[in-house]
Amino acid sequence: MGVSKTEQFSDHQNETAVLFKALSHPARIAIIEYLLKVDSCICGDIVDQLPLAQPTVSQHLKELKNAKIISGSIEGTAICYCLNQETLQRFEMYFEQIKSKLEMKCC
Amino acid sequence: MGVSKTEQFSDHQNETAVLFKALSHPARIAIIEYLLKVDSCICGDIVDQLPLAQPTVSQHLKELKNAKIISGSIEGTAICYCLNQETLQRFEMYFEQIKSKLEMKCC
DNA sequence: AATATTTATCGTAATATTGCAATATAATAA
DNA sequence: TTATTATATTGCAATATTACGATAAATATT
Repeated sequence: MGVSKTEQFSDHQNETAVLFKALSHPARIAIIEYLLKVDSCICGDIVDQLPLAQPTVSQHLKELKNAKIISGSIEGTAICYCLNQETLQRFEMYFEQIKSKLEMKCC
Repeated sequence: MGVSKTEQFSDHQNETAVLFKALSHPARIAIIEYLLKVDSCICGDIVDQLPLAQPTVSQHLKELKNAKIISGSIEGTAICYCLNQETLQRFEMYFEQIKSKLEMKCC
């Protein structure tokens, strides 16, 4: 974040920004959409689905895990990744709240 | 975005990531929440509301404008900023869609 | 135990973001 | 015209992100 001034903002504002940052890369959007597309959680083949090297994908998965957008559980040799419904619902609620506030405005 | 590989992802994935990136900084969240808090659009006093210098705020406003999250119209010496309802609705729809897809899943 | 398979971590180069001082631009007021 | 006021742009230093080769760690298979 450069010479960041996060301490000048509220916890809520920082947490919100961190959540959105987790979604601010096309590879992470692609991971989410792949998890949505397949019928269940995915064990193993995420790396094959992305045009990036394995360490890079691992890094993106870590960021999504840190943001609690996905969760991974060990499944034998592989790791099984799932979308975290609760976190995704928080996003939806955030925009619902914005919408209801916006409806009372001039423009 | 580092040595980015955006061209490897779909237009949709890149556009989605760009939209979220616009929300990935606490200052920009603060700007949005300030515009929500006040009853109407805001002419002028955004800089005073943030713990950042005027050029920095101007830069953040520019990013929000580029993402079409806010729009600014000239109002005498000042510029009047408004939230863009349409773009915010796109965010909400994105998560609604995710939610409906998630409801059919195992975890 | 040795090997294979899968995912994570480290180190580092390339690039992007952040923040601000200095300055420019634009509109109004005197 | 000359201030004055408000916002934008430029240039640059500090820091963050991205990507990946090399390597480690963990587990399963032989």
